[in-house]
Amino acid sequence: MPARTSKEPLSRERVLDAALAVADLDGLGTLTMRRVADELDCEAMSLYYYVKDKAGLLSALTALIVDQVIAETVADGPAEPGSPEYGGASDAQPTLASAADWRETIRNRCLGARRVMLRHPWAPPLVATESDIPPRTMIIFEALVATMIQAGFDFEIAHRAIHSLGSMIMGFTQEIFEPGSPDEGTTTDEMAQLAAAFPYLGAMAMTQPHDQTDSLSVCDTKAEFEFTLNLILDGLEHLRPAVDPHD
Amino acid sequence: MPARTSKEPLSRERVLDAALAVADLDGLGTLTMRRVADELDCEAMSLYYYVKDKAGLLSALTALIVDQVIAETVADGPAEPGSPEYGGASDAQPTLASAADWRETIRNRCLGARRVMLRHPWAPPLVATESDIPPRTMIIFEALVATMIQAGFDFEIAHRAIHSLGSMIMGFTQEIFEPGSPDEGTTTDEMAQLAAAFPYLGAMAMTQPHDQTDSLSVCDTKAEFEFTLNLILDGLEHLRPAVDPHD
DNA sequence: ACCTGAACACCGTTCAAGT
DNA sequence: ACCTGAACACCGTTCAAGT
Repeated sequence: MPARTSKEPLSRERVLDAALAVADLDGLGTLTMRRVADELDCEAMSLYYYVKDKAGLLSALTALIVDQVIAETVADGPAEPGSPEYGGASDAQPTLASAADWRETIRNRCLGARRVMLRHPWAPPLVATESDIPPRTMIIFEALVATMIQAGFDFEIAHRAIHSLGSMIMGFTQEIFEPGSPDEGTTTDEMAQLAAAFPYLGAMAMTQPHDQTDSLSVCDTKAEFEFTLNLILDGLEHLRPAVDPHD
Repeated sequence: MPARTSKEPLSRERVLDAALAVADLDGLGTLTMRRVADELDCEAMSLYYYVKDKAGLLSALTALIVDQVIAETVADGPAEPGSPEYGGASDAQPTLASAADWRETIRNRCLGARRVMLRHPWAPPLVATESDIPPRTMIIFEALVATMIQAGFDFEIAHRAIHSLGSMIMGFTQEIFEPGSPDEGTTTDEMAQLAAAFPYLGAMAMTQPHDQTDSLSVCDTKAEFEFTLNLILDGLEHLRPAVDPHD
């Protein structure tokens, strides 16, 4: 007879879902074993039946993020021959993006990865410090390299593209450039001092349209992400050897 | 009469130096108030005389990192008119990099910032999650915007360049792409399975020269950083309007 | 002014014990 | 098999008290 009658039984999945919910709600800082247990209406020690320890929990969370990235990027990508959506309506060759399509394909995958990071802002710092990267991560890299090789790139550039795009996606987490929002009474005198000390930043703030008038947050994060992404993709395209058109 | 006779007296600077030493030695994970106190041969509560709380300590560490970046990037840059090194030996116009120099100037600054991050690998995740960015950070951005405007860029592109370069520097922390180093007995059979599942990654691993034969760490991090940096700088240069040569 | 002892709430984790 | 109580070492932090 199982313990915990009249309560929904625990499971590894329920534990991980609860941990993810806590992180999404209040960040990694409040993610404690006891807090997760509270969420599940059980004791903290019960979690150790489903995860090795807290590091194991965080590893599992990392794996969840990787799975979400896969779902947002390569899951809806080229279908396997034999699968239902193979030879679907929209495209003639779903398994092989034409060389010209590589840019759009990879661009969409990067935007997909970014969507995941925006849903889980705690993820980039976690994944970055996580030592135990799940093997499934390879699926993402494989798709990226495949697309690039098929588009005519060599392996060296494909390898470097992984690092370029990966570090950009991971780096676009926190908004830099928001040093101490001057909400608590910034006098116009202080503003003038700042403008004198940083004339170029001051001029930039004047030039850019800002949503909140007093803040320096002139940042449209999505536009800035796409700007950098395009910069990298343009640079890669420039390094791409010409490919036989009959390919 | 001061307490702590016969012991070197504490100070905010000593506390911060000790905290930095602990982080450099064993990472942020082991940075506890008690550990820092041990390093200083005092009690944990003594630290609260010099820092508000642990968050305050971490804020101060962030400020130290920012100062190091400033020292490695803009401190040795254009001298102020009137300062001793103004009109020094090497360059005719130290305060105004010529338009053609913008690339090398910014490139060197990015490499300087990266040197700081390599010395303190715990810094990027800390700075990224730090909510209390020190005002001196503006000095770095001001220098970047100044250089770009003087080179003929407009403010919008200068603004986006901050985000492009900043996120790249922050993102190039952790080496992605090292999923579970197969040190503990990877059979050739498993290797073959991996190669079958990830043919492109397998082919890439064959192509690239690897230092350790069994690992996938074909990564020359510095080369990859410079590759991405050049990609971004090339892209920016491409967006730069022509500038009067007499400028 | 500068430092500490005692105390509290909280954390991760083990382990024997319950059902 | 699944869950928990008791216990331990550790953490951040306060506060009254020492010099």
